[in-house]
Amino acid sequence: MASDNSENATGNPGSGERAPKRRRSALLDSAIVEFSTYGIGGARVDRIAERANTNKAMLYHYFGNKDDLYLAALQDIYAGIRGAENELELDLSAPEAAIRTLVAFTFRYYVDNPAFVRMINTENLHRAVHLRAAGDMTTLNRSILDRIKAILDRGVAEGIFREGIDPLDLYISISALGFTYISNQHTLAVLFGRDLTTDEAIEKRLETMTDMVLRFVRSDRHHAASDSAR
Amino acid sequence: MASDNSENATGNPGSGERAPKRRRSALLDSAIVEFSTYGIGGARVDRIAERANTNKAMLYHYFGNKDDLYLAALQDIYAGIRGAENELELDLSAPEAAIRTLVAFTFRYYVDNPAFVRMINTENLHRAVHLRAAGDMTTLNRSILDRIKAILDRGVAEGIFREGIDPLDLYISISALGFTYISNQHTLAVLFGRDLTTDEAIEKRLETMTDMVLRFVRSDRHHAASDSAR
Amino acid sequence: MASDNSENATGNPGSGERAPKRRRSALLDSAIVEFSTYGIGGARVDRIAERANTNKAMLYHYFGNKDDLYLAALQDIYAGIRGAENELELDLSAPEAAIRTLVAFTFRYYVDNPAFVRMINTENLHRAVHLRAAGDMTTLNRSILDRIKAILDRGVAEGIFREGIDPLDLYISISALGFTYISNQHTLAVLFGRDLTTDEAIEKRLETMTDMVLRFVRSDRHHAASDSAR
Amino acid sequence: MASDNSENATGNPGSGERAPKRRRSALLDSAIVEFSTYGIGGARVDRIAERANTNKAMLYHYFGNKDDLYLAALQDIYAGIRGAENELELDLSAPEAAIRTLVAFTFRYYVDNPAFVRMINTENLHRAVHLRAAGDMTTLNRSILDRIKAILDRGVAEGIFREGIDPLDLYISISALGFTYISNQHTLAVLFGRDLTTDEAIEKRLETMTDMVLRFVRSDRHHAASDSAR
DNA sequence: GATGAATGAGATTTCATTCAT
DNA sequence: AATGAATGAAATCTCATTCAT
Repeated sequence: MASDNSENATGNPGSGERAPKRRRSALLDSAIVEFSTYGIGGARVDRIAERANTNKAMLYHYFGNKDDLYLAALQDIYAGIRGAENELELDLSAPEAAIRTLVAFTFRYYVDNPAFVRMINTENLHRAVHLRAAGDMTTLNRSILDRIKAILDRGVAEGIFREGIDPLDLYISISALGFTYISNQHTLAVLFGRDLTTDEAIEKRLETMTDMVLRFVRSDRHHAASDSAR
Repeated sequence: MASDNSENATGNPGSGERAPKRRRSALLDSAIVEFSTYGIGGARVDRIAERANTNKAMLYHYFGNKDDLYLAALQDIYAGIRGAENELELDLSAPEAAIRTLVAFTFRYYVDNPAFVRMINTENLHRAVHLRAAGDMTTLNRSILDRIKAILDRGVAEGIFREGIDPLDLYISISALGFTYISNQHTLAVLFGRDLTTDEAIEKRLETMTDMVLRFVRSDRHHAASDSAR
Repeated sequence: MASDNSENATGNPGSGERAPKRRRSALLDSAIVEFSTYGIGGARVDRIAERANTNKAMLYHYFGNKDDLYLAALQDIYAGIRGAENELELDLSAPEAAIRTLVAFTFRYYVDNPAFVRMINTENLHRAVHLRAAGDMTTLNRSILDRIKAILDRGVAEGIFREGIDPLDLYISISALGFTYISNQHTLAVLFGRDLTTDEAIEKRLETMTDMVLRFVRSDRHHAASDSAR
Repeated sequence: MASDNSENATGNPGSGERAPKRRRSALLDSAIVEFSTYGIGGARVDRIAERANTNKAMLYHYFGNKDDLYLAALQDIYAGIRGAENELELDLSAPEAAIRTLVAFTFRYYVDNPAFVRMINTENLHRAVHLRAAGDMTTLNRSILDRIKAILDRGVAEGIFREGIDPLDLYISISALGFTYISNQHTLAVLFGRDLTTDEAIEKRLETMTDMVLRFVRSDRHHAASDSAR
């Protein structure tokens, strides 16, 4: 990541700075804010430069053009979650706890990184043409599937999980339960008149998600185990 | 809906037609395709007019400006799912079957109406400002929550469903499991190298979703019931 | 041609005109002036629009982009000389007179149409990439070679011209003797301190050219014929 | 000349060199290639520096600005032909042979130095403003006219050349017959579908030029002399 | 109603030149 | 001397909207 994905992170001490890496990184941060706020078509190169306390020519100097800058921003976003996932510790000796940890991590990442959610949506609106063109992405995401598989296998071996669950399918379910909640929060709020982003609502949602995923993976014999104990 | 949400629907016989409703409707269809493909900032008024076999002056005549046209397209999209939901029959006397029907309907609607999914995402990228400004949306969506509540109540009364499940929370879960699957299909395909939209993959996904939702709502005593029987 | 190649021709009655062909034609005339004055890289789209009493957007509306406008200007320039050549009458029954007419026509065309000369030079600086890309040019220029061949054949039949002269080679010589004189007039004037474009100098040059070409084509027996009788 | 006009000459051993004259000369060579390829408006300062394996600051250090660099390049180009002409030996005791030598030298210089031809054209497109501003050019080119005059005078004295031929007019003719052939080779090739730059075509053209010039200068009595004997 | 031209504001991109190190 | 970053002015091009017919 440039340095940090949060919506308005720049962290540079002043506007007269000179360190080239700083400049590039400030532009990238600014681009993430801009693209995730307005989409590709709606993003303004002027605003990106201004927010990074530099000028358009610098932006073109470092990134070539608007589209390439968008791609760089997208890759930075993905580098962010990849890095966070890699730091995530999942204790295989306790499969249920590992699932809980994974669900919580995933949801909280979406909650804490709305720019991530918006960039993914933006890229999907564009049918992932940029991501596809960037190549080399498939390998990066093997690791999370491998780890889910390991958890499932261990759970099955211990007799507490069902057999036959596809790791990717499960990953999509875990992701989906939190992603749409964050991604669609605005239309849902209008349509149903409820704010979904209060701390209380977020915690409630995490409970539901965890409950749902665990009930899904558990073997029928072990179904009675309590879920609300957290 | 204008007439139909499918990606390239127009269905008008020729360019020399006279029915004004046809023109309006063709413009609306075209706008839905355009906005759902490029977002608001990326949408082009020229393309919308051209795809509707008319000219920009007509578009401005009927809809005032680009933003109002977007709003009309968004409302049309919501009218579409509202109409479909109203026609959906849920048999209260069989709560599990009703849940199955609801899950299947919801998912298939997303599968069959990608423009719907894209418009929702676009509107959320804009923080639902247009939808909020349009007002009067809350009432429209009470009905689906009421019906879910009725199903849950009946299931609890019959002893087959758990108590304490929030209808909106459940609705969001049902929606989410399918919405993200469709919405994020392009990035997921690139990241994991698997096409999620084959008929087989879609049916598999529906099974997972149904299984997950039913396991979530069932009371623990009734948990052993088979889910794969469809 | 748009209407006329002369350096500042527009000929439109006022700036508030509406006829679309006029606009296009005014833009083309303006483009010819601009490109022949500044070259492709030095030409300014703003100036072209302003000189045509319109705005840049119209220019892009009609011609797509700067390069395509340049190509249109180039084709217009070639259409101009092609049209003039087609109207040129060469009396085959008097081969020497026909050569005289051809030489005079060619030189006077360069003298009267400096924009033509400059455009040809500009296109050659670009290695004729635009002309080559435009295609279909070869056929257009067969006619002048055919006519030169007819003149030469007749002169040979009459015993007054030599055999074995290549029509294209002769055409290039006729063209060259006048083209460089006009094309390089500015550097020649600086280097040798003589203005080559006075009426007197032009007439003198035409005499030299005619003399040189006729002495080249005449059979040796008929060499004594006077050339200065005009 | 800086060192050599050939299109891609640099000849410096590496980027870490120290000789300042080398740097200046490499920049000048690069500038000639650039200006003769793209014209003044189309030339890019970045490309000039890059091709000279240095950076823009050096360019500005040595030459001040783009326009001054262009002037330096132009002067270098003229210095090149001036030097070559000075080394050219014309045997006055054989006027016909001297003319042959002059014609051949002139043509071959154009053939071997396309950058020269292109720079002359570029400067003429700019109406020779730079050359005029550079001053002091007239004197430099007296010598070639003086030598032509000497040849003509000797030929007249020997009775083999006509009287009354203007040396500058003759020089322009000699130059023109070869200059346009090289200068306009690209458009001519497109328009007439023939490659004019094969070795064979070049030799043929030189024959034509020599023939034409000699027939022009010869007195009528001596006209029967063979020209093709080379 | 219907059409294509017209427009001005603003978008992206380029480039000669200068600066800090 | 040498380098890469930095900049502002200006270039090309786009687009929502309006106008004339």
